[in-house]
Amino acid sequence: MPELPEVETVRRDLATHLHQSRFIHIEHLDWPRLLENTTAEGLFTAIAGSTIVRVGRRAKWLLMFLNTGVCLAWHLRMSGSLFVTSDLQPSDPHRRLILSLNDDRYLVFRDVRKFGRLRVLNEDGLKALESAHGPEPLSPEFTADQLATILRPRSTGLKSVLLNQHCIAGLGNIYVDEALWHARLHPRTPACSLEADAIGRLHLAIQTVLRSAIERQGSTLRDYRTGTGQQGNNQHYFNVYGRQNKPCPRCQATVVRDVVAQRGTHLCPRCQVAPVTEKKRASVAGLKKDHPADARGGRRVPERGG
DNA sequence: CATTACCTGCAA
DNA sequence: TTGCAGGTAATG
Repeated sequence: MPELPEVETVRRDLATHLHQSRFIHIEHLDWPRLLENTTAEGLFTAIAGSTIVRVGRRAKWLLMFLNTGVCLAWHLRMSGSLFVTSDLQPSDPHRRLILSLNDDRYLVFRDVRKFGRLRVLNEDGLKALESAHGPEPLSPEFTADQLATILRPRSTGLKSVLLNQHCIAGLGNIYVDEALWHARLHPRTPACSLEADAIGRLHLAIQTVLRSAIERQGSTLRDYRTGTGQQGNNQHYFNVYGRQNKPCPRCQATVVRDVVAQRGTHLCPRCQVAPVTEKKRASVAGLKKDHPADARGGRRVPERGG
């Protein structure tokens, strides 16, 4: 599920609905491994009687700042969802943790695949979490120049750089594919090879894709829910993600699915021109010396002004 | 860099 | 039955 837009949507909902709420106790806990750096007892000690004074986000971490100075840091990984409700459904085998609140409501953590985690952090833990991530792509500090600085020293493909939380915070498989499509860049393009114009397009694409996804409350493929238990809407607006064998909305060429950086990757082979590797270049030069056109017949124009 | 592990459920 | 899924950490 959750990439930056989904976690940000949950953050906004919980900021509204949990402001100054007080935890009472642990109503339900199965799958104790969800607690990454504490025990059930430690969690109870941290929350009992504590008030949520602020709900924040860093990268894909949702942060609940308590009046005691402790911070609950949630990571939803692939299938987690975190929401507030006043009526608990009697049976849901995927609820991993339920915390009761002072006003007969509950904070529910649901997670089919059990990858999600909860950490109880002090000041030092928060600092460590902060410094473990690259810049927030929607912050004012994230400029095209900063993106250039991130890309310049890296020879690996764009997709792996954009997925790396140490480089840029919050992007995941969906929004990387969508941003690269917007910027007309192939996911295997070496990061250090981008011209200023392409970096500008990528910077704009990242921000545009994330902002519009947040406006639409995130993308629900299966498990993701907002902080009030609703589905997101952004899944209806994908240009390439999950759209293999369908036409590219920009040029009508058929969208393909490939594996890049060990992840399913969706792209338009006409808009997003593949980088020509040395191997391919040699093979093309040797076998097709007198044929000026690319073997794939695609446009070789790497950039187009505007 | 690639592979494997962590988990469950669903579709091919 | 197999492969694949929004993420990440730990291994060669």
